[in-house]
Amino acid sequence: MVTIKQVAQLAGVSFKTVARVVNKEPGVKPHNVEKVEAAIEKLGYRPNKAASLVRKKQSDIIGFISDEISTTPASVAILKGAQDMAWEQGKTLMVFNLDPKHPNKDRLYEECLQHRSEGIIYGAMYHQSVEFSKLFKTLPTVLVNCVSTQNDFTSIVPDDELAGYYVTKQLLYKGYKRIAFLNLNPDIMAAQHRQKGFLKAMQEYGIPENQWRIDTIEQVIEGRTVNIAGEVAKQVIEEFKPDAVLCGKDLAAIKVYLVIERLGLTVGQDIAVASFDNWHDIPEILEPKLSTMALPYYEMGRLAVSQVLQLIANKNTVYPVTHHKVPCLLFDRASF
Amino acid sequence: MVTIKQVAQLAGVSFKTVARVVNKEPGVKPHNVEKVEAAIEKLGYRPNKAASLVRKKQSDIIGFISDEISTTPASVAILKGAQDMAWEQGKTLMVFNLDPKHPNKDRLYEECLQHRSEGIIYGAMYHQSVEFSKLFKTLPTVLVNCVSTQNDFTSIVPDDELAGYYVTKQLLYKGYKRIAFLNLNPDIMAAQHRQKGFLKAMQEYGIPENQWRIDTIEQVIEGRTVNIAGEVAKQVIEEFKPDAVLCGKDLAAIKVYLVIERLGLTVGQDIAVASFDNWHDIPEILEPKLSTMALPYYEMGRLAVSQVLQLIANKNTVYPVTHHKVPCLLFDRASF
DNA sequence: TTGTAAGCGTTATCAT
DNA sequence: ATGATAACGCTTACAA
Repeated sequence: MVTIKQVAQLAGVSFKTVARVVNKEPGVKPHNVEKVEAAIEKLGYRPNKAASLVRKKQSDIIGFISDEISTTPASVAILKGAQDMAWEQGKTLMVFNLDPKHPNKDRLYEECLQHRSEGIIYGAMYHQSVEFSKLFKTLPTVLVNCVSTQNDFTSIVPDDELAGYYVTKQLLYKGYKRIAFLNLNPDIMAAQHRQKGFLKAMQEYGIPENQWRIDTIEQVIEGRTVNIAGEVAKQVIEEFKPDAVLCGKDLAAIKVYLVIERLGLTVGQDIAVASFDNWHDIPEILEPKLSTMALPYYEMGRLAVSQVLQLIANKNTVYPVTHHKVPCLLFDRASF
Repeated sequence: MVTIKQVAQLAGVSFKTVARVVNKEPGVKPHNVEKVEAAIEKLGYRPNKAASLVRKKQSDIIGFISDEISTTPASVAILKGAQDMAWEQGKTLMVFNLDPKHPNKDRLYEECLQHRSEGIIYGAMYHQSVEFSKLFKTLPTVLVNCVSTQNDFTSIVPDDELAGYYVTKQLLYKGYKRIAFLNLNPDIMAAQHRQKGFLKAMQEYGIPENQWRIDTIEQVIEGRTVNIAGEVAKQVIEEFKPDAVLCGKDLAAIKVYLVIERLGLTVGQDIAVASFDNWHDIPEILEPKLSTMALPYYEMGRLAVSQVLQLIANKNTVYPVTHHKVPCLLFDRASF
């Protein structure tokens, strides 16, 4: 690899002058700038970031540790958001995936430390509560899509309660009166919060208990989550005869559509359907197009980076831990 | 940050002894190993990868430049495969996303060069032909899910022709006689290759031309790809009355299912459906479960890393460029 | 078995 | 405006 000294030699100046040109420091004669730039071009010189990092203390690297996040299409957007923001701020994101077989957060954290990462973002696959070792206190650290069991890290999560509340209110506002909520696995936080929002809206509208019902579309059998949306939807629709179904995720909404079709009913006319995710092309592909609460993953990714940069900037001052709930947006299409 | 010298001082040995312990070089007295390890533990020392890189020439970093790949759920698996393989080989993947608004491959390549990346993987969103500047010749470079217009880079793509051939043969073998192929946008390579395979199978089975038909489910209007799978499927099924529909992607298969339902027919009984992708949960969620040709993204990611490592190892010897077509697997479920 | 000295490609400091 | 020299934290080579 070409070094600054070789450039200096070819340009016939000292290597410090080359450094000045490379780092755009002022005070180099235009004539020399030209010579240096020509030499750089000719030799194909690139500054060595590692060498630079050894001397100045800025690595401009942010570590991103993901609990399977990057294989979960729904939340790939977190990564993308983080990467975009990092790039805009002149930082490089170093992404590490947790091995699902041997999930060892600390090992990846060590990796980040060795690269002199300035801060860490930990992203989870779904809104949950995670336990962290004291190692995670080493660097400014922000959690996305999860909170720590001790609540002792800055965290960024979707505002699931508000989302549940909002979409339910919209349904009620539009005149639906018998709503079935086909919720996710009740063990996960998202499900709990959405349910809270759902109930709040019900209460606010004074809907009696026999006019709504909540079921779960996921069953955990031996640690594996099994989707039973189809069966549940069929049973609920036949027995309870709702005029609207609120579905825990778009993927399950596909099943609900299919079930409704099969019962000879029409989505949007006979039964309204609403959902959570706004996952990629799915809402647009369904007919009628699915109205769904978008999870703000991309924005959460961006916010994570801006938060971690803030923590880095205020490293020495003790800062109260903040928790951010990012609002979800309703994509109002044609299913209710 | 703690340095090797501080550790040495606390342990009461020379910094070289600490280096030996850190790098697991043999020939240090057990007693001293203990002392050093205690000091490392106490001070929380981590070796500085940047400093090490400055001296030895190995960065152990592989650059991964992605053309929107990491936002495309279907091919997130490429990244995951690459990352897994890289990790297994003791390498770190540095991932960069192309900005869709200002896609500048060269700038990201520069970034990789500055980090002294040892090789580059360029991943595309879908199987296509891409043009590269001479800059890409700087480092050992492997293309995934695309080929270069000049065919001058090692490339890894799915064997779309074989996939099209194989799934068609399976359909024919199972006795279907009137097959409608609802293909992707004919401009993309995947569509062209699959069509070739489709036709080959047809010919092999001696199916007359009026017993099959090919339509496209994507229209490019002003540069934007519009999905018209629903309309096309409806028309084709009503007019052509196929006994099997081969669909360009799982997402479109959802629409095909819906259309078939609506016509009062049953997937798997009245009309078989086959597809390409095996995208995440979709095939499992449909009823009957969708039989689909899985695109081998994960494997392609792994292969990309192993290929680039091979190129790096044989850097000095001139090597003929190789093109890898990775076979696709049929996930045989219940839709045909 | 352990330590010393030089060197990697930068940046920082200070002198010219 | 330019350059010499030291320093960063590590690895390499060699000496003790």
